[in-house]
Amino acid sequence: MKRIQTAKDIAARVGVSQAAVSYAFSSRPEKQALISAETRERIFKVAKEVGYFPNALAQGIRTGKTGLIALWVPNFSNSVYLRTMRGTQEVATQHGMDVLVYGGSGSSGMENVLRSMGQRRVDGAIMIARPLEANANQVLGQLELPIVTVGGSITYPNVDSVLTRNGAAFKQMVLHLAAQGYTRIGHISGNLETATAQERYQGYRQGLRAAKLPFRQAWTRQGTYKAGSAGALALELIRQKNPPDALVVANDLMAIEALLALHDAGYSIPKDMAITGCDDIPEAEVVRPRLTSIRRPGLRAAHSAMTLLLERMGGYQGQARTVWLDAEVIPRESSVALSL
Amino acid sequence: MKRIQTAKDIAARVGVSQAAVSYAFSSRPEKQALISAETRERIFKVAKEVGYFPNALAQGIRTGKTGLIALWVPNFSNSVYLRTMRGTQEVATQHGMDVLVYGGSGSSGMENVLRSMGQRRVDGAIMIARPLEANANQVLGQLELPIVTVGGSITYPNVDSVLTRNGAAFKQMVLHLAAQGYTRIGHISGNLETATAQERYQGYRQGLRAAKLPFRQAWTRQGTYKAGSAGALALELIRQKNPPDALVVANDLMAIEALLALHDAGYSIPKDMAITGCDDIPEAEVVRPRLTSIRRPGLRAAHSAMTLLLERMGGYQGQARTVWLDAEVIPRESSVALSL
DNA sequence: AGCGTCAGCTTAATCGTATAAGTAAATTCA
DNA sequence: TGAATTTACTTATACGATTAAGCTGACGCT
Repeated sequence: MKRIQTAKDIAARVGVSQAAVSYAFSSRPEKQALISAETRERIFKVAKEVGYFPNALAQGIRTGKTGLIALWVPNFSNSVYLRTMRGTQEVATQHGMDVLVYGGSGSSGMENVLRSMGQRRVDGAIMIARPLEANANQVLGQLELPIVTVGGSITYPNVDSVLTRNGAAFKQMVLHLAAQGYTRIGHISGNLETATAQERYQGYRQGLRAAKLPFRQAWTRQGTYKAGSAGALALELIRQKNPPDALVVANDLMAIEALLALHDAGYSIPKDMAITGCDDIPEAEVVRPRLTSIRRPGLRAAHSAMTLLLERMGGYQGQARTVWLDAEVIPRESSVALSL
Repeated sequence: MKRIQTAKDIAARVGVSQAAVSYAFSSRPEKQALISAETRERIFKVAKEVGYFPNALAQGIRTGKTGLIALWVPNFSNSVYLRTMRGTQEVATQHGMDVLVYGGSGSSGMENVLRSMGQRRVDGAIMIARPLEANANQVLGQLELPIVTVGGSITYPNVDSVLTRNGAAFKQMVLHLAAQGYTRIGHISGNLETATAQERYQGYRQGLRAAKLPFRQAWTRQGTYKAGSAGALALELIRQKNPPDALVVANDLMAIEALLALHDAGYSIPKDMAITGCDDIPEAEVVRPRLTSIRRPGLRAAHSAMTLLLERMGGYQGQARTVWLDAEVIPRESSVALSL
């Protein structure tokens, strides 16, 4: 059983001191310069032969930096988070850092996650935004860890955030529908106790005002963001005496349910009712008619988040900052112009 | 700026030695017993106040175990891998380990990934199977790291694998179609130079033999697994003089393309042609008609992989083992019985 | 020749923990 | 009662790196 090699082993083989090996592998030019080019060559040659690279744990313990980024994802099953995960991973790799993924929630779970981030001495954390439990917040304080939240609408003191102008996007969506000739535009919201659902709802209302279209309570329903009920709500809406002719739904999951429920009930989309969603999940391209949606800038968000994080890790101590990104309406068949 | 607390700080506050703190936090009962219950109480009390937990880096460097599992995913955009990621994360968490995700490929990329896994002294690695480059294989040897590959059909010496009986599932799929009354069953394969595409193709052939149905070269086409061409291939197949009445496609991505292309060209599914896929991606439930597919046991695969890995990490030194899991046909509307 | 400078090393301290070995007091036992 | 054992610690070393400080020989300069 071949033991894992250390700097001391390499040093012995090359005939130099352990410190020389360390200097040779140093990433800082001023330290590297302390070793002659040819000695470094010899060190690298032997290192390559035996597959040596400096132990990151030992490095971390000395330097206080681990090169680790924690990424917390509320829910692995949801492909919405995939883009952010990918972006984080990419940018982290570009900066020579590695990503530790945490998932799952629950109060005790969250506390364990934060403890683990602390014990592992991660250099920073990116959290896909979610309301945190009170005790979690306290643990966060003790960690004094650079943190950036992404994609939510919740802010914390001293925690940078990358947010999406979802409200503005929903306003744009209503204007898009208005431009296509729809005039009686309804809404299925998420749970209105959450900030994101409120934001989208307000954007919808603003859109109506901007387009000078009427708002009717009867054209709106409150959903849950999750799968299960949106189909029934859509049928309720279309079966009333004076139904809406378009439906802005708070996310794609619900929008697709609504679309399929209407389709399966024999209605024609968008002729009987246009439908739009939000998140631009892969399924949106596959349903017929294709679902008009809102694309949130997952990759760009991850990039911004990493930039903020790297600045904090670089010693920036200022107040919490917020970066706003625009979301984009992706028009598809479920909202094409009415051929009057 | 509150400095991060160490065992020494806690010890000083409590009035004991640093070793006492270490023993108090030890996970091994025989070490814990070295400290009286009341002293441990006092230590924990102070630790909680200041938010102390032992530094995982220092622990790792002393014990040689990091509690880190590396997870390599070829492609973050593909939701097929999501189930395996989630499973790995869950089981790892259950065992008190954390997951380091690596992505991206390319020869130099792969070498960096393996180097990083080595430097970080991960305890084991799970790799969603992919052919590895030759040099990567060499680096793997140098690391002497417990590794398990998942979901591929490639095996390496001394590397455990969790594989799926895809061939058998494709055979079952043909039998399912036969049972529904289809008799002229065609196939769109993946790139037949890959082992998985071969396996699926062979399963399809075996299914035909088992069902005593004819095989015709003219009913088969070779695709690429990726998006882009399967739609055209499906149209080619259906437009010939004596077309197949059912089409077993090598994965859902291509199957959905085929289904949509036929649908958009005015054909009716499954009346004009039944279509089936493989992977059971979320989109399969959303297309109309819903796509019959094959569900690969992503979560169970992750569990098996972690079990194998934990055994290796526990010191098992035996030969490479292989765990075979069954995939399951999920019948949906795209292959319902012909109403003759 | 004598002295300072510098390149190119080595030596040694340090990071935060685990743990073997040592020690003093309390307890057990013959 | 005195020796042996046990309990509950402390002391000291090691893990594998970084890095400040010390050392040596070669070189340049006057």
